[in-house]
Amino acid sequence: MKADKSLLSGSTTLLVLSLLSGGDKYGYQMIAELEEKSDHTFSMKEGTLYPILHTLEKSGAVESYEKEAPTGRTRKYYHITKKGLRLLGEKKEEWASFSQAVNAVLAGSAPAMA
Amino acid sequence: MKADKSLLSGSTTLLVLSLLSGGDKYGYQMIAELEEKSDHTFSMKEGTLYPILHTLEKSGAVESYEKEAPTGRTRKYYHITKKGLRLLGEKKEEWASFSQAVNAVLAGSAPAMA
DNA sequence: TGACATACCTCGAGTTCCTAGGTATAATAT
DNA sequence: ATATTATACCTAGGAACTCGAGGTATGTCA
Repeated sequence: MKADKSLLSGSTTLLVLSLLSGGDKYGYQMIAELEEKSDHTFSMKEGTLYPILHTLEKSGAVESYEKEAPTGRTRKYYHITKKGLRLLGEKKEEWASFSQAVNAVLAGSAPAMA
Repeated sequence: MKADKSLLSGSTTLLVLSLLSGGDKYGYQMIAELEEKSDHTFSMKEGTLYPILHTLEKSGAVESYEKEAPTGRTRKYYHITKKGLRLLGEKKEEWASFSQAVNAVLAGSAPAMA
């Protein structure tokens, strides 16, 4: 992560679920899309993503299936479930109130720098 | 932390420095102000705050001094240094790009819920 | 045939936060 | 007077999370 990696903490699940709400995707693809959509601010590592996907699957938030790519390779696609969509909704609200709270604290501090 | 505690990661230093940029403060006071300014979204724990203050002091971002309160108790006040202000500036930029990136990913996903 | 990109996975180390405990003093209640 | 609560500081150990580094396997391209 370029922007202090520790900021990422806690938002990874939100980001993954958000990506999957836009359609089924496989792991490697999610990493690339995150990097692209965030304009290279995020670069989630495989060692981070795969365990998250496995946890989400165990909890029923996503489901996986294998599918052969045009190239002939087998990819593991993930699909977000209704439960996952509910979870996404909650995480979005958490993020909204969290970022709002941070901005509120920042607003009360020294004048914003250029 | 009410909003998924793990979201806090990485933003604690930013929040503390931001508070101190508004004037010298002591630990207990910072916890109360954070809770108030964030409208009870944050409730930073002592076990989190004090080690952070010690680390910031070791790195020269803040300085501390003891001062007797009107009540007669001794309080340990922290003052942000020039180095600390620089650090605050960096952290603010990190936060700005991070939150922007998250919102960019969210924007590309399912329609925002109410 | 060898090198590289794709695609998946796991383990262990490092970081960060919190719980739970401790110490001490001032204010308040009994 | 004494007990309880609030203030105010601190630390150690555990839990959670991310990442680096490594492993496996297949497809592409020189």
